[in-house]
Amino acid sequence: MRQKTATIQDIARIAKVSTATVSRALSTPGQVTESTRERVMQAVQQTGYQVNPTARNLRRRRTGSILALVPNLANPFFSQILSGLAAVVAAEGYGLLIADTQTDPDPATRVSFYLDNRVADGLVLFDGRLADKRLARRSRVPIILACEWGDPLFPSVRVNNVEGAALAIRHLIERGHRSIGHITGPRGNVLTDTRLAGTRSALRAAGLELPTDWVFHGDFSLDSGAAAARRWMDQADRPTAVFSASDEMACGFIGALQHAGHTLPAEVSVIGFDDIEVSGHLTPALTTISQPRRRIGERAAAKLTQMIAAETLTCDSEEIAVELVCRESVRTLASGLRCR
Amino acid sequence: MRQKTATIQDIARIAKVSTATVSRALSTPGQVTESTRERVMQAVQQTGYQVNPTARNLRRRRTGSILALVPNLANPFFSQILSGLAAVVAAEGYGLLIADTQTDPDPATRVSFYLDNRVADGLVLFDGRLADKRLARRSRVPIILACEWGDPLFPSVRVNNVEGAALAIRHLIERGHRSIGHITGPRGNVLTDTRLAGTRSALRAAGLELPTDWVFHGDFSLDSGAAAARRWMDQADRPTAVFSASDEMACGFIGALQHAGHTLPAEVSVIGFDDIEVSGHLTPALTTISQPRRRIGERAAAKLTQMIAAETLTCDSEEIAVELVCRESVRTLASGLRCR
DNA sequence: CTGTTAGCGCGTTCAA
DNA sequence: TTGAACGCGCTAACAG
Repeated sequence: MRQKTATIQDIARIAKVSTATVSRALSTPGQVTESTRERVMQAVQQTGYQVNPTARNLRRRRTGSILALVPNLANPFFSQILSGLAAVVAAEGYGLLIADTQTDPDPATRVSFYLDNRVADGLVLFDGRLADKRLARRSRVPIILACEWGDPLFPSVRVNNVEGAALAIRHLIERGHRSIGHITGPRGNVLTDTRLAGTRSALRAAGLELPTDWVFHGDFSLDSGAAAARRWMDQADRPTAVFSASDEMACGFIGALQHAGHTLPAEVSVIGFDDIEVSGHLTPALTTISQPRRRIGERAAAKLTQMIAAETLTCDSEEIAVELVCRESVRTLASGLRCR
Repeated sequence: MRQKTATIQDIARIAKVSTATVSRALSTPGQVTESTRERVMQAVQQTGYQVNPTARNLRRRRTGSILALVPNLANPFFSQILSGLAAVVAAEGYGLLIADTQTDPDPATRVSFYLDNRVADGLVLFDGRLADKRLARRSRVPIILACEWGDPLFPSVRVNNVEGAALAIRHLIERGHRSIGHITGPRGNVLTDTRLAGTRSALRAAGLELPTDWVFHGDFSLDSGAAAARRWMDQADRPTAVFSASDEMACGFIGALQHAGHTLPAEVSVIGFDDIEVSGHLTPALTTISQPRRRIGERAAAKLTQMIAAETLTCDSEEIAVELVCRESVRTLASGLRCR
C-alpha cells in the first residue's frame, strides 16, 4: 500500500538541475529561465510529481489551514456561513479545518489545544464565550470573531443586533402593535442580550414597556419556540405581536400555535431574525430581519487571510447590514400603516 | 510577531537527555524510566512545549487529517452529518478538513487536487458523481462514500433509498391513496434515481401506475418544491398524494399550495424524505421517511479511521435503517387504514 | 539565473 | 533504557 511517490529530488535528477531550482520553477517561475523551467515541468509531468504540503509547511513554518470553531455544527444556521468561508479560504489557498467546540466537555481547553498545537494559521471563532483576554494573550495566530461578541480585543464580522431588533420592533409599531413580546435566545449569550437590549430600547423610544411576562426565554431552537407558544397561550393578557430572536424559534412558535388551533397572523403577529431559507415558505410566510450569512463567512475569511498575509494579529471590525424582509406574518392593526 | 516556541531540542537540553528520549517520553512513555520521564515532563511544563504536528506528520508520513468533500456546504442537510463526523474524527485524533466540491468549476479536478497533494489521510465523499473507477485507481488513501451511490468499488455508508421510497408509497396506499405523484431530485443524481425506482416498484406492486404528469422534477430545494406545487395546481387530473424525495421540497410544495389557498392534507397528502428538524413544526406536521444523518456521519468517520489504522483501502459497506415518521400531512381516504 | 548548504522539528534506526 | 546520527521533503540564504 505505501507506494513511493516522486519527490523533488527525483525531479531534480531527471531534469538535471538542483532541487532548489525545481522548487523555484514551481513556486516562483519568474526566477527561472524558460528552458530550464520546461525541463522541470516535463519531469513533473512524466512522474506525476506533486509537492508534499507537509514538508513545505514545515519549512515555511506555517500549516496551510484555517480553523473554524463552531459552537454547534449541527445547527443549520452555520451552513451558509461555512459555505462562504470555504469558498474564500479555498480561493486563498488554505485548507478549512472545522471543529465543534461543544463536542468537548470543556470548550476552552479545546481551543487552547488547537492554539498550542499550531494546527492552523488563523482562527475563525463563532463562539463569543471563548473570546476572552486570556485567549487574546496566548494566541500566536490571528483570530477573527464571527457573528458573536467577545472581548473587544478581537476583530469581528457581525451584524448590528441592536439595530436589527430595533428594526423589528419599529416595524411592529408601524403596523399598529402596542403590546409586543419577545422570545429570547439562551441566557448568557451575547446575541440574546443585544437583541433584547435593542428590543427594549426601541420599545422605550415609542413609549412602550416590555412586561416580564412577555419575555419568553428560549434558546434559539425550534422546540424552545414551541415552548414559548405554550406560555403565550397560558396567558390571559397576551401581546398582539412577538419578536423572536431567531427564525427557528419563530417557526416553532408558529407551528405550536397553529397545532393548537390558533390562526396567524390574525391572533398574533410574529417577526423573526436571520431569514433562514425556510422562512419564506412557511404559512404565513415569516417576516424577519435578514442576516446575510454567506457574506459573513466570506468577509470573515477574507479578513483573516489578509491578517495572516500581513502577519498582524488585528484588523478593523466589520458590520454587515441587516434588513427587514416583509412577508405575511405581521398583521396590520386598525391604526397601523402598510408595509414600508 | 514570529515568536520562537520551544522545540524538542529545548526540552532535551533542559531535561538533560537526548531528543530521542524526549520523543519517547511523550509518544511511548512506557519505554522510558519513571525518573527521566518526570524530568522531561517537568521541562515540558516549564516551557509550555507542544509538539509541532507538521514536523511530526512529515516524519510519520501522514497528514493527521481527514477530508470531507461535500457537494454543497450551504445545504443544511449536511449539518447533522458533519456534526457526527466531527465528533468521531476529533475523538480519533484527526483534524477535519472540509471542502465544497461545487465551489469549483470542475469538481473532479478539485478532488484530484486533494488526492495528489496528500492533504488528508482519508476521504469522506458525499458526492457520488465523483466516485468513479478512475478515482478508485488513483487514490492512495482510503475513501468512504456517504449518503450517495458511486462505483461499487467504494465502501459506503448510506440508507436504503429504494426501501425508504417504498415505505413512503406503501404508507400512502395503506391510507387509501390510489393516485400518487412524486417530486424527484435533480437529474443524474443517484438518490433521485433510487427513490424514483423505489416509488415505481412499490406502486407497481400495488397494481398502480406513475403517470408522467405526476412525476414532478425538482432538485431537492425549497423552490423546486414550490414549482412542483404550481404544476400540480395546473393539472386537471391531480394525484391525491405526493411523495417528495426531500423534506425541503415537500416544505416548498406545501407552502406554495397553502399560499394559493389550498388546504392540506384535505386536498392533497404529502410525505417527505429526510426528517429535517423543521418538519415536525410545520402545519400540517410533515409525515416523512427519517434518515439518521448524525449517525451516518459517525459511522462514516468510524469506518474511515479504521481503514486508515489498518492501512486498507476497503471495508464493508453499511446500511443505516430508515423509518417512517407518521405525522399529519397524510390524510386517510375513505377506504384507508389508520397509521401503522 | 543556478547550485550548494543548511536547516524546519520531529521520529527512528542502530549501537552502546 | 538511552544517545548519536540520520532523514522525512522542502525552501531560504548565500554564493557564484
